[in-house]
Amino acid sequence: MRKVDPVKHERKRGEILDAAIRCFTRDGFRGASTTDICTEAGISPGHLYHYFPSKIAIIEAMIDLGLCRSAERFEKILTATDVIEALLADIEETSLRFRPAQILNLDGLAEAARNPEFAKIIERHTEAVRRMWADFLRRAQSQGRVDPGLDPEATANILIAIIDGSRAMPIRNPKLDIKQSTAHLKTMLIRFLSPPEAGSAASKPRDQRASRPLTLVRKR
Amino acid sequence: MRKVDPVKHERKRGEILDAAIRCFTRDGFRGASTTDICTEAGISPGHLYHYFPSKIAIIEAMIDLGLCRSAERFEKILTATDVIEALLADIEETSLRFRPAQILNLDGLAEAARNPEFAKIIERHTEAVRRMWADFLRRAQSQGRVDPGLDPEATANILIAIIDGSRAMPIRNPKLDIKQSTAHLKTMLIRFLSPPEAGSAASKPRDQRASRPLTLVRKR
DNA sequence: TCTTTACTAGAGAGATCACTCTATTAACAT
DNA sequence: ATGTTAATAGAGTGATCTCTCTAGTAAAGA
Repeated sequence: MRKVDPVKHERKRGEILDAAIRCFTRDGFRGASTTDICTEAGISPGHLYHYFPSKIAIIEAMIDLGLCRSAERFEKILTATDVIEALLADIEETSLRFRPAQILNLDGLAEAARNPEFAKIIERHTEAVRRMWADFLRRAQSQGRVDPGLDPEATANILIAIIDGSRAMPIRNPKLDIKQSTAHLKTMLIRFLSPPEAGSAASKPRDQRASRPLTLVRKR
Repeated sequence: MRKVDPVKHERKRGEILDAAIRCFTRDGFRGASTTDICTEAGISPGHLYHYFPSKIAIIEAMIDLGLCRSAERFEKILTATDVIEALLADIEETSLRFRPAQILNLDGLAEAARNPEFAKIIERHTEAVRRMWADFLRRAQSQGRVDPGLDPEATANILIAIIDGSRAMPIRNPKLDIKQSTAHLKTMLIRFLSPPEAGSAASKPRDQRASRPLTLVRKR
C-alpha cells in the first residue's frame, strides 16, 4: 500500500496557497476564479480540488496563514520596549507600504460584514490581537510608558482601528507622503498614549520628551 | 412626438438606485447580481437597462449619491463650533452605528484597490472630504481650538483614517461597546488636536479642560 | 514484480452572470 | 384620432463560474 507523504503534500498545498494569495490579492476573493488559481499554480482543476475541498476552504486557509504571520509579526513587536515606535514601524511597513495587506485586509472585512462564517474567523483573530495589544499596554502602563488612566482593552480596539484606517490611506490617496503620515501618526499616538506627566510642555518639545526615553525599533 | 419627462424619469431612476443600494449593502458589488437588483426593484432586466447602461454605471451613481450625502452631512458638521464633538457625533452615528456605511465603505475601498476607474472616484471624493476637513481645521486653529503646530492636510488624512478604522470596529467586534469606544476616541482626539497650552495638567482634568470651552453638538 | 493508491490531467456539467433583442403597452403631440 | 416614442416585460445568448467525473501515470509497499 502506498501512504501519503505529509511533507510533500503540505509543500504542494503551500505552493497552491501561495498562488491563490497572488490571485486573491490581484482580483479579490470573488474576482479571482478557481481557474485563475489553477493557471497561476500551473495545475488542473481536478488537481486543485485534490488539495482543497472548495474555494472557500482555500480562502480560509489563506486567512489562517495570514493570522499566523501577523501573530509572528506581533511577537517580534512585543520584543520591543516602546509601544509607539513598535506600532509605527508595523503601520509603516505593513499598512502603508505593503499593498497585499491593504487589499486583503479590506476584502476580508468586507466579506466578514456579510458572511457569518467569515465573520467568526475575523472576530476570533481580532480578539487574539486585541488581547496581545492589551497585555502589552498593561505592561507599558506598569512601566510608566503609557497613561495608566487608559483602559487597555478599549485602547487596543482603537489601535486596531488606527491600523485598519491607515491601510485605507494609500488607497484613498496613492500619492500619499508616507513619511509625513507616519510622523503625524506618531504625534497622535504619543499625545494619546503618553502618561499625563509627560505632556506639560509646548507642542513640539512635548513630542520629543514623550518619545526620547523610549528605545527605537526602526527596522531600517 | 412624445418627450421624456425628466422628473418622472429621475424618480424611477432613484427608486431603482435605492433598490440597488439595498442589494449592494446586502451582498457586495460583486455579490449582488443585476437579477437581484431587478427583483428588489420589481422590474425586468430590460427595464433596468433602460435606465442604466451597465452595472458599473449603477455603482457609480450610487457612489455619487453617497458623496452628495456625505457632503451634506459635512455641511451640517461644519455649522458646529467644535471639531472634536462634530467628528465624534459623525463617527458614532455614521461609522459605529450605521451598518450600510460600514459595508459600502469597505467594499468601495476594496474595489478601488484593484479597479483604476473606481479608484479615480474614491480619490476624487477623498480629496474633497480632505479639503473640507483641512479648511475646518485651519479655522479651528485660528480660533485657538486646535494645535496650530499640526499640518491641516496631514491631520485631515489622519481623521479620515480614523473614520475608516472606526467603520471596521463593529465588524471586527459585533459586541462592541459603542459608548465606551466613542469616549476613548474622544480622549484620543482631544489629546491629539488640543493646543499645547490646554495639556498642562493631569490626565483626566486635561481632557475636561480641553473640551469644556467648546460647544457640544450632540444630536440627542 | 505486482498491486494499490496517491498524483495529475482535462473535459464538461450545471448554474449563474451581465446584458441584448424583440415585442407589447401606454402616454403625449399633433 | 392617430402616429410616435417612452416605458416595460421577459425570453434568451454567450461567457464564465465552481466543482465533478473519468481516466491515465507514477510511486511505494508486499
